Amino acid sequence: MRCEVMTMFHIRELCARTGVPPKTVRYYEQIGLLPPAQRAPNGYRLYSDADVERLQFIRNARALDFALDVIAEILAFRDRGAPPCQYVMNVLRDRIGEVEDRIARLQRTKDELVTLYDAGHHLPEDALMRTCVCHLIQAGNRQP
Amino acid sequence: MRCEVMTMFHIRELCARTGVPPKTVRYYEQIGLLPPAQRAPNGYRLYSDADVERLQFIRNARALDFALDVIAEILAFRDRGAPPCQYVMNVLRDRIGEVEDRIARLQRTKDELVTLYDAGHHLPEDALMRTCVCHLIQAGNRQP
DNA sequence: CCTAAAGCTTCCAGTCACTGGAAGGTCAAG
DNA sequence: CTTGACCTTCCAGTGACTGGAAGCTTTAGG
Repeated sequence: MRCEVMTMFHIRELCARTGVPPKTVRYYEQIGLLPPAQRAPNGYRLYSDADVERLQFIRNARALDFALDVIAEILAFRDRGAPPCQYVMNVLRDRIGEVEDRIARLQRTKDELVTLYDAGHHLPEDALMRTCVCHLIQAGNRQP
Repeated sequence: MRCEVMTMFHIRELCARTGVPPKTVRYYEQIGLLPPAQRAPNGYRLYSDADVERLQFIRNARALDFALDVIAEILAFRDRGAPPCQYVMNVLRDRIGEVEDRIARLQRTKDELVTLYDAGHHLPEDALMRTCVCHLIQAGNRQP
């Protein structure tokens, strides 16, 4: 049962087109990231291509690890018809810095994990009880 | 109150020695990661060097991004007097893999962010409204 | 002695971005 | 007519804390 003029579809179809789970779509509506959906007489949510576009934008921004409130800000610009570009560029700059930091920290963490793992392999079996890897963690893995 | 002349101290001191905030210490006790602390007659928590050691272990493991339930497992081994080494080694191996994955994903994310940022800088100012960075996000930046 | 402050206690609620599940309505197929 | 897959709402939980209120205790100063 589809309207011929304006092609509307159910949440299932929206999700199929965007790869976002239904639960998440309803959640986005609940927090105001998506506007309240139109409803069919039976209460089912109805969506259009515009909704697909908006949700795709959200999904792509999330894939770039943008926080939902940041995405909401950007969408608010768009909804006002204003160019959010300067804002978005600032967000991009900040995010790049943050992601670089996280990569650097994860890299240090990985190095420490590998160090511990190798140390564990060099421990004699009969010393495992005393010279346990745990004690290496215990001793502290100095962070520069 | 005469007792063993064991040097006990308040939560403040424990936190000063480990760098863990008081809130977090109480939280760890609440979820059973730390045993219920001894109490002074006035109800204040009392700690000993053993607690400092345990909390330091937790802090170091957290610095390696171990989940609290994993840390709890390791501590349970220790509390039983069993060598948790094999278990810990397995955890280490798994964690190394996970961290590598996260680094790789973050690296891809960063590359995409930088691509978008550069694209934004190459846009002519008067085209910002139409050819907005947002449209680049909109168009989809995924190509795995 | 009184007061102010800092520090301790408990408990409740909020964070972030969902996710799971229960209870119940709707719809197409067999 | 029943089955099963959808849809709806609402409530609760995740991880690892963190903030804040309300109410003790202790300590320093006037």
